[in-house]
Amino acid sequence: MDQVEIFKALSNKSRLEILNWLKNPELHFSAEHQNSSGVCVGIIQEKSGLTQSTISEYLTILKRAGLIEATRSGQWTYYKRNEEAFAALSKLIESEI
Amino acid sequence: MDQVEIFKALSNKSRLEILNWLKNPELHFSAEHQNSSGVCVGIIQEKSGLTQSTISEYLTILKRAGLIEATRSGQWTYYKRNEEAFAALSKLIESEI
DNA sequence: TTGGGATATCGGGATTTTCCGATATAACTT
DNA sequence: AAGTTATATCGGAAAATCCCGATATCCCAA
Repeated sequence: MDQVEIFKALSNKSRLEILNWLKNPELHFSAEHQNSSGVCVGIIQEKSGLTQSTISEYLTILKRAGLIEATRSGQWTYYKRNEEAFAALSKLIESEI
Repeated sequence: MDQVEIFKALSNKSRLEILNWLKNPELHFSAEHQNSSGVCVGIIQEKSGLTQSTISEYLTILKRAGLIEATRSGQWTYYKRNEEAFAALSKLIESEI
């Protein structure tokens, strides 16, 4: 758990927005673009207004920080939050940092 | 409470180290360089190994993010943690982000 | 087996961050 | 008033980040 890497991943308005969308995917994305593994990249990109390459990079940053997980299924990659990571981060800030 | 500003402030190893020292100042600094208002800049600088200007800047960044508070006393500025900010951040991550 | 769709990676210009030395300011001392 | 000490601010070189367009890869369908 690299603290600096996590905080850097969170230091961006667009990435915070993505995390917020992924908190309640059914509220923000149509059912056809999500499943139990998460939400596909394309629909996140479309909602964000940023380019495909940027969103792909941002998802990679969030994933490397451990905040989200990826599942490949056919030509799609589905991303969802890793809630354990957020719980751990909350505890870390509460008692360690 | 600007989330991005807070996470940026936390996205640096030296600043995290300072926050850690300020969590238990009596453990990390001699009594003569601290009081109830916190720890003075010079002793933080000395311990960090960074230059005076850098530490002053870093303390300003942490202060602008609301994570620490400054108290001027004579020619010294004492800095201490704002624990309410950390508690609020922990809750924010636990339930909002 | 080839074409198209979804995602990842590459290369880069613009901006921000990192950390420094030099300088300014403010308060204390003599 | 002049010198000293503590801290803040300024200017800048190097590195990192932001976000893009172009290209590569991977998978499916015809």
